[in-house]
Amino acid sequence: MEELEAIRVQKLSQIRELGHDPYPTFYRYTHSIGQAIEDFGPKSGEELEQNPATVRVAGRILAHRPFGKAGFLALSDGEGQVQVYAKKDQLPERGFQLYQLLDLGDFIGVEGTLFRTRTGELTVLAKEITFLAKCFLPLPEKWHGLTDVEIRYRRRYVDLAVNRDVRAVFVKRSIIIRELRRFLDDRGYLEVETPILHPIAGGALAKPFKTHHNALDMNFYLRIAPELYLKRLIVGGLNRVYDLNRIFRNEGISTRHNPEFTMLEFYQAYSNYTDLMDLTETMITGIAEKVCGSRVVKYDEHEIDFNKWTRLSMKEAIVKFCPEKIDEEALKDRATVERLLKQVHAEYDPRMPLGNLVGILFETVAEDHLIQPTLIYDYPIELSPLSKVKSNDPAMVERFELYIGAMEIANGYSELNDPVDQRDRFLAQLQARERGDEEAHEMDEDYVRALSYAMPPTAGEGIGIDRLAMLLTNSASIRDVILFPHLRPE
RNA sequence: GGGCCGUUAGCUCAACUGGCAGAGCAACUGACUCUUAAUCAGUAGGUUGGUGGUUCGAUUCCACCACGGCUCACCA
Repeated sequence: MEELEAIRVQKLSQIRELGHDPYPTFYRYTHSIGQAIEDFGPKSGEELEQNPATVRVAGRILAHRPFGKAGFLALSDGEGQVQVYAKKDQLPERGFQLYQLLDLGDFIGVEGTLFRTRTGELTVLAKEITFLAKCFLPLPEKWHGLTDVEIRYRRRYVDLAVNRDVRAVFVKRSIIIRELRRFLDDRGYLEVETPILHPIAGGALAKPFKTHHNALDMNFYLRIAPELYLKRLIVGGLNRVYDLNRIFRNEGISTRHNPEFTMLEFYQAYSNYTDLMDLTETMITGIAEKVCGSRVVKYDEHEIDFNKWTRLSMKEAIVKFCPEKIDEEALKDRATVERLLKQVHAEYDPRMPLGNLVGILFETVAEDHLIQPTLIYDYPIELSPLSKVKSNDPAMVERFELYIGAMEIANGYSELNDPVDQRDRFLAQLQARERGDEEAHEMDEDYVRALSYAMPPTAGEGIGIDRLAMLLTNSASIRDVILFPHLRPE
């Protein structure tokens, strides 16, 4: 509100009149608040009294308990929080006058000695206060804090400043990304950067964002996947590559979807999808352990146990979770599959090929049950235009997806490297496009040409970082693991 | 995009079947030199998301709009 703001503007000019720089350029602290607590937290009150320690710390004032000619401040630098005791007879006159003009949210630097209060709390007895920045807008209330999700997303800076657990989520997210990089780097992978502006939106089945480059006068798509570029690098002899960056898909927003999201894609030559399933188990279990300190992780009402991995073929999963007793052979019969779809009230387009229908049946009957880490493998060829066909079943491809907490976390396969087959698959996708499937793949002639120079047998995988972060931070919505989720203008 | 729910002071929330819009915290004034949701006394703060309608009277009922949440569709 303007009135509250005006009072604080007025206080800043009073601070200036006292001779304090209202916007100094630096503050040399001796300890981060976390460091001060680490160094002096173990010391008793007597020890601190015998060997007085002087520190300079800086941060934002989050609480204030005044007592006339003295008062306590809670000072936070985001990482840590410490109490400051401002006492009139310990401060220069100008310093105490400054203290009296401080508000919640202001940044200050404090030089002082550490002691323990009567209740034992480690506290900085202020000998000098340096003004660093004024907070003109009132912070949320100390007890209930900021809970309105709309304001939390729109003003993430406030959310982060007052909600410690929000900060913890994003610290964890950062650790996930760092550890994934470390995992791949340790195994000889090369991190590469591939284009985000794509002339053809390829590598996945999704609707792209469109944009335009003026100088070239051509349309581009924001990438829906880096896949086809990464495999071109495999053709070129970069045998292990990964790209960990943003992906854009012009689709609905939900608790599990954001129009831009982060994906790790990695490719490994001379390997197949079984190798990657093994790698995925090791990788994800290791990350969970590093980030959460345990292989058992709470998610919603579940305990996800990374000691217990399951592998099921897609057909096995359907048979296991389908309400009607069926066998895998039945899934080769279109009439049976359609009957089962109707039975579970699934919506489908009767013009779709059998493979798509099996995919829908899987999603309808099985997905919700895949809480514990589960690798679903062997997918219908129609759903997978870039995967290698299974040698003993031409209707299926060597592909797997990782499900945890009923969420699709990863997707990998043995890469199709037969250029003739790849061209035919693209042509089949073009037909699907003509039937009105906007997400069907476009023809990519250069990619077919790259394969025509020969690509070694290769396996590749994509991991949705945001969903992995949701899982490991026990977040119900993807917006809680994205710092600035997209919202309509206020 | 469809369905359901929500929007009241800076923040967190009240206000019965329509009858003068309230509390706590934050703010301001005063008291208080070991508090930690500090305490005590006092003050101020609102076009109840917006626009219309019904009514003597609307935060409350109705319509439309805006923004958000959940959910379905689609995907990772």
